[in-house]
Amino acid sequence: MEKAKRKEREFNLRRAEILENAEKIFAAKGFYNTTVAEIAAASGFAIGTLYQFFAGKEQLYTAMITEKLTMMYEGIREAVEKEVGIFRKIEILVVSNFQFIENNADFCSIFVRGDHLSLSEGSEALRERMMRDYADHVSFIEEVIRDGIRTGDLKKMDPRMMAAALLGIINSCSFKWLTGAKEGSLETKVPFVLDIFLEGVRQDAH
Amino acid sequence: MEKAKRKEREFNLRRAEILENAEKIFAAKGFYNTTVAEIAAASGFAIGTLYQFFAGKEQLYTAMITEKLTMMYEGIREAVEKEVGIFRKIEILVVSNFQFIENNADFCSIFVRGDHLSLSEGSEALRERMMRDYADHVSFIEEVIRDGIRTGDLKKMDPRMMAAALLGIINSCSFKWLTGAKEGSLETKVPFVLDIFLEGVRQDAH
DNA sequence: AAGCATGGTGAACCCACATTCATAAAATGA
DNA sequence: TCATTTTATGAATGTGGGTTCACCATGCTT
Repeated sequence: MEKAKRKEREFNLRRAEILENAEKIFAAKGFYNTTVAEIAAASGFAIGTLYQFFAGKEQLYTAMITEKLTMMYEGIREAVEKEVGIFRKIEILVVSNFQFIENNADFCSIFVRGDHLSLSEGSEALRERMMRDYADHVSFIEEVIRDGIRTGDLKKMDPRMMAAALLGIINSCSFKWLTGAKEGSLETKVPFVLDIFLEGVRQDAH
Repeated sequence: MEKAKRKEREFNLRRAEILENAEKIFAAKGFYNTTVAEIAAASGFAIGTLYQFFAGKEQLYTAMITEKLTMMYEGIREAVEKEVGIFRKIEILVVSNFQFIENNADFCSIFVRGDHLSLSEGSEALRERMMRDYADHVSFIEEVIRDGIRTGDLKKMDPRMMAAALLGIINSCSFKWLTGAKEGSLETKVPFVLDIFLEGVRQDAH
């Protein structure tokens, strides 16, 4: 009896499809200016049907965000862990981060809009979840950096600050790209990011 | 006849008072979860009275944000312009930025929430205004950095990227402080920020 | 003091949605 | 094919909260 299996597969496919369509609309108009009716129309379902997949608008939104963010963090982590050597790891961190942003510009522009954090009281579950995931990600980078310090490749500074700084540079460039013309590839910025982070901007006296 | 003058002063005082109270509530609950009635109650006016000062909830919000941001940018600019020498300028930039954040933690947490960018279609005036102001600020820093390159104190890199990187580091630290325990002064981080930005994190071979 | 004007008030209005649920359609299986 | 369960539908419902406006109150002028 394969029925249950097939049912479930179909359910998940439809769910994913809704999520995908919702993502585009949320990205374009923000959470509060997107109606459930729009999402339903975009995914070819009736309004009521959405409620078979998600308990409500906010749950749909939350699912969309957390699932995709998890994807991103996991992707970056895997890529970094594959590499050997602190400098390679840092490079791959930047590269894979930029790649995700380029490949998911719509999704990322939700964060440029920024309404992910302005949900109602009830759902600050999402805020907390995201904060935790972000903190975990910082910790991961911190650990990588700590290794670099141990091997003597990096300066002995507060590794958490260093991780924050690196992410700050990455985010700042991503923001610039997302809000700008999006022309050219973000990846061309990798050398700049690495150079600034590793060597700083001061000209050596000669 | 000083009546008109006094009236205007009073009008502006009340307006400012409303803005101040609104700021606290918006910071705590976000735009969409704050009601006009709450703001009215907090500032001791009736609901209808608010509409004599602001055309609507969104206009009130917009005024609050833009006026305070302008203050911040102007404050930083002035402080930096007073200084002489690229390294002093950069240091003061970081310091005055951190100072503003410490002194206006409530206000800044609005940006951590992030709903400033999720207003309705009509009011993407605010979004544009903020983007422009931010871009202007980046340009200002870029100019400072360009000078530093001209004098040979800084490396010959894309000054816009360098400005973005510096702001990224500053923002990242600010974010960490705002979302964290807010314990200790942000200003203690100034040396770290300067060191990372100017010298990078790589340990010199010796 | 008696009009006149300006500012203040908040209950009532109104509308935009999220959510529901009675009904219809489709799928299942005997 | 028909009975039954499962899934889809979207009009109707309910609510929250921004905005309005008819009505006071306070001050100003004559």
